[in-house]
Order: sequence, then structure tokens, then C-alpha cells
Amino acid sequence: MNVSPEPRAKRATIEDVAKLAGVSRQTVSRAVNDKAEIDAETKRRVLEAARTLNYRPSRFARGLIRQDTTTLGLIISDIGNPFFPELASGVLRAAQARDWQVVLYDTGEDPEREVRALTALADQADVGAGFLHSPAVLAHAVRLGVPFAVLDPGWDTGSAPGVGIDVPGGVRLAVEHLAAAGHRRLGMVDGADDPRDKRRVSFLAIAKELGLDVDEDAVERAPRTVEGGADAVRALLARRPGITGVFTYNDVLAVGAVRGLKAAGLRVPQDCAVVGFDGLPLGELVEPPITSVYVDIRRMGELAVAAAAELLAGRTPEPVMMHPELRVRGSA
Amino acid sequence: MNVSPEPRAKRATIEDVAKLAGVSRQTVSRAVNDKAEIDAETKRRVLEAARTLNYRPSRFARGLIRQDTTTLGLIISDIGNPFFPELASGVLRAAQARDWQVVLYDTGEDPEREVRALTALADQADVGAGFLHSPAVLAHAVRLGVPFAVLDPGWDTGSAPGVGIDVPGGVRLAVEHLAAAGHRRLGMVDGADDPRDKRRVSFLAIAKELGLDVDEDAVERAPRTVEGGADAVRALLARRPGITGVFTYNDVLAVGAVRGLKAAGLRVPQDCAVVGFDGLPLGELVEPPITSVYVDIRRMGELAVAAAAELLAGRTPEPVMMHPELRVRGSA
DNA sequence: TTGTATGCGTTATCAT
DNA sequence: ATGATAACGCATACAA
Repeated sequence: MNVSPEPRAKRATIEDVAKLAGVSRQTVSRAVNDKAEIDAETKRRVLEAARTLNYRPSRFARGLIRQDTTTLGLIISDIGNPFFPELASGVLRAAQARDWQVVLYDTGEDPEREVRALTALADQADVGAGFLHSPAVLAHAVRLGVPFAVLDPGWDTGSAPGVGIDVPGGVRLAVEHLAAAGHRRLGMVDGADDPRDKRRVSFLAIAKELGLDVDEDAVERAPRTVEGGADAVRALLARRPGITGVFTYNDVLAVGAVRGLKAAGLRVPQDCAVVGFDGLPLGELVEPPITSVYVDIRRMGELAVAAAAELLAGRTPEPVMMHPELRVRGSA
Repeated sequence: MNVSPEPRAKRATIEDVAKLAGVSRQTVSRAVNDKAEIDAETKRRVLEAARTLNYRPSRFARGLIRQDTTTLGLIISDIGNPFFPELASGVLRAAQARDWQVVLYDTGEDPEREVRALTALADQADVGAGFLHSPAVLAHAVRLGVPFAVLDPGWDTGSAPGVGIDVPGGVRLAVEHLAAAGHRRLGMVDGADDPRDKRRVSFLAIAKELGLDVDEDAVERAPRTVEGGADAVRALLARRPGITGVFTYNDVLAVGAVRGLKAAGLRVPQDCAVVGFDGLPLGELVEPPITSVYVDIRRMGELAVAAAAELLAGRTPEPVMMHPELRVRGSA
């Protein structure tokens, strides 16, 4: 996997510059850091020497002394999924406000890569944040000892510090909306592989509670892509004809579902309604726009940074809860 | 702007752990780094001590010794613009293959923030890559002495190492496609603020070359958002009635243009055709899907990392050129 | 198996 | 205005 490392040309150190300029290291330091107590001419000479040697201070040596730079490691599972840029946006904004660096890890939804990323993160960052694939991965994070702000992955993270989503509440909004529109026979396109996933469990529970025509068979698994959504809704239609409403794990799948339905010759929402989850801007662009359970993802990112800051300060913040709201557009 | 820094609880050092476990620092190091020469029982004790003190090795001290971790700083102007996740995707993939870290800077299209990000980057990363707003910013990068792989920002970067795009070639594909479809009176929705921007200049030049009905007035500036595109196309229509083809700076603006046209009661492409630039996946999701000048952005990201690696190795790579191709969809 | 000494590159403190 | 010296926290070579 690794490309063989180039034998990096050894970087010039402050010592080299000092030697070339005929001064001491401290003088170099003063010149480079724009300190006051230094002769203008000396400074010029030093900077010139630095320039010719292509000198740049080592961030490691610097970091060792000035213990002030903070780095947050952000773990996401697929930056190609528009959900994550939205999240990253919030994280970056909050990080910038605190003057933090953000290093990014994309794990491609692969638990193994997630573990590797976590290990790298523990090494390179002061604190982490992100969605984790499973309790096992979270356990790994704990084992590593990295403070980590967990973002609600849809499985129960216990009392792990971070930001949660009121998924049952959100799903309820979706299902009740469909029920209120008269839909009795529903399906779900599920993007999680864990059968205990909150969205799925909530969907089944609430549908049952409302006395709708829904059972385990009404849930179709799908990879979290537009194509995945389209395929899944088609499979759903084949297996359970007569479905008039579909709830999807997220908006990407909702967009796919709408495509799939239209491709099957159905009109949305007249023949079959679709409700997504997340409320991404993307949903507004398609035709019809997606009715979705909106979660303020950017804010979630900001809250994650706040939680990370608490952890860094040695406190253990209570998990914060995000409360979704329904945004009714054209698709349902 | 900065939140006042919490007086971070001082982290335990290897020394603290050694003291608590009643061993020397080196023994701690051995235990923590899974070295062979250590008594199992000692190791257990040490690890326990480390655990209770919440010890984590300092990345700075480590980095100082093992000079092997490489960090790439990626500068993007707006992660909310779907172009950049695409780019980041390629960068992250290539970085991961080399076992590099990636730290992300979002400058919000603000040149000042770009300069600040560049300064931070010079401090925190070994090498940088990204789009820069202007020659002045590039000059700043050079002044800082950071090796930087420049991604084609639409203005002439001279011989700066990095990845270019054959913009004139791409624009030609777009305009010729419109001309071939019989469109003579065109407009452009421009996302750049620099009047010398390659896309705009090429558009005007090629349209003129083809004898089309286009002049400076046919170019409408727009913020690079969907709404911006919609507004701009409306303004264009008002100023130059009879336009039947629109070329846009990028796909986000193309999506906006299509929206604007539809909102104005026009059919796309029958009444007015639209051609975008970039070929983002997003373009496939809207109705009609966007005909666009496709550039392999992910690959561009990978090439940027390759260029960065060259720079790091002390070489000066020739700028690589990306050659776009036209992807005809429904909008033109 | 464990400990001692040394150095990584920088800045702060204190001299000069 | 400049330089010597000591730290920062860790890992490695070497000694015990």
C-alpha cells in the first residue's frame, strides 16, 4: 500500500543557518521570528542565509516548546457523500475560530481503515471527532486513550461524550407525515448494515405503533449511494407491490429512491412519496425536491468541536442532542 | 475571532509514567512502543501507570526523532462547493497511499483568510497544495518558502509546479458544442472575479472565432452558488434577450442556470441550452442532467499529491496538464 | 531485562 | 545587540 519513501533531502536546521550567517542560533531565531532585539543588518544577513538554505523551522521542535497548537482529527467515512462536507464545514468553522488545525481521515466506510485512521489520529492529533462504524471501533479509540467526541452513528454509544441525534424523534416526524398523507403501506431504504440501527428500528416501531402495513420485509438494504437508493427502491417495489410511501436512511438514498421510482414510471409523490433524512442542500436541487428530516449538520460539527474542547480541558461533557425537524418539499 | 484558550491540563510525560511505575523512561518507552526486551510483568505495570496518568506520547517529541511523518496542507476555498470534496477525495486517497497526513484549510474564498491559512500551513505542514486566489497569494506562499503544488486557479500561474487544466481546450469543446447545435447568441455565467479569468477570456475568444453573437456584455458575474447561477441567468436574459445557449463557469452555476431558466418559464435545452464546467456527479442528478466539460478532479487531486511529493524530494516537477472532455447530457 | 547518556531542532532565560 | 545554556518529551545506542 505504501509508496516507498523518497529519501527526503535533509532540511536545513537553525544551526545550519547560524553557521552560514556567522551568528548564533538564537540570533537566527530572533530574525526568523521577527523579534525586536536584533540589528537590522544582522537580520538581513540571517534572513538571506535562511533563504539560500531554504530554511523552515521544524514544527516538531517548535511544538515541543510552544505547547499551544491544537490539532483535531476528524474521521469521516466518505467525503464523496455530501453529508460529510456539510459536517466538515461546521467542524472547520469552529476549529478556525479556536485556531485549531484539522487533519482529515476518510475511511471509505471500511471499519479496518477506520481503526488505522484512529491509530494515526491518536498519534497526530490532540483530540478526535467523527462517526465510528461500530462499538468495537469506539472501544479501540478508548483503548488508545485519545479524547474523542463521538458523533451519533445510529447505534447506541452509551454515555460516550459527543453529539447525538434524536433519531427516533426524527423518524417519527417522517412516518407520521407519511401516515397523515394517507399512506398505509410503507417501505424503507436502509443504508446501515447493522439491523439494530436506530433509523430502521425506529421506523419499524413507529410504523407498528401507527398500525401501518409495515414489517421486516419492508426494509431494503442499500449501499449509501444514489444508485444504491434507486436499485433498492426497485427491489422494494418488486417484493412488496402497492407501497405508496418510502422512508430512506438519508437524503442521498432519497435522491436515489426518487430516481428509481421515476425510472419505474411512477410519479413522486402522487404514486409514491419519499421522505429522506438529513435535509441536505442536495435535496433541494432534484426534481421533486426531497421532503426530509432536517438535522443541522454544520451545527453538529460545531458542537463536536465544542465537545472536543471540553475533553481537552479535562472535563467530560454530557452528550448533546440534536433535535431534527421535518422539512416538507415536493417528494412527500 | 479566537476563543480564549483553556489552560489545558498539563499532559503527563513519559517521565511521570516512569516515576509512577518505578522504572526508567526507556522502560516506559519500550512498554508503550511494544518493544521486545521487556519483562511482561514490568510492561503490565508500566502500561497501567500510563493508563492511570492518561499518558499519550507527544507527537512533537516523537516527530523530532522519527523524521518520517509527512503532512500535506490542502487549501480549498469552500468545502460546501461540491467541487472541493471531489478534489479532496483524490488528495486523501493519494495521501493515504503514501501514509501522509492531510490538514485541511477552508478559506471561504476570502483572499485574506487564504493568506492566513497559508501561513498556518507553512507552520504545520511539510508541503501544501490547492487553489490560490491570486498571484499575490501565490507570491506569499513563495515568500514563506513552503513547497506548494498549485492547482490551476484559472489565472496564469507561470511555471509554478502543480496541476493545470487545459481551460481553453475545454471551453472550446463547450462553445463548439453549442454552435454545432445551432446556437448563435450565447451568454456566459462567470464565477470568477478576475476579468482575465481563463474561462471567460477563452469563451469570448472562441465565440468570436466562431463568429457567434457574443460580446463582453454577454458575460454575467455570479457568486459561485446555485442561487448565484439562477440570478445571473435571469439578469442575462433581461439584458440580452434571445440568448439560446449559456456556458457557465462551473457545474454549480450550471445547475443554478437551469433552475433560473426553468423558473423563467423556459425549457432546457429546447428554449435555452446550458453547458457547465467540471463534470461533477451533482450534474447528473438534476433535471435535465448537465452537459458539462468534464475534468477528472479526483485525478487532479492525486496528481497534486504526486507533485507535492516531487517538491518534497527536492525536485521541481513540470506542471502537469489535465485535458477535459465534453460529456453530453440533457441540458445541451 | 533494565538504566544512562545523548541528541532531535527550537525557544526562553540569563548572561554578556 | 548577541551568545551560552537549559529546557521541551521522546527514542536510540550503549552500558550494566
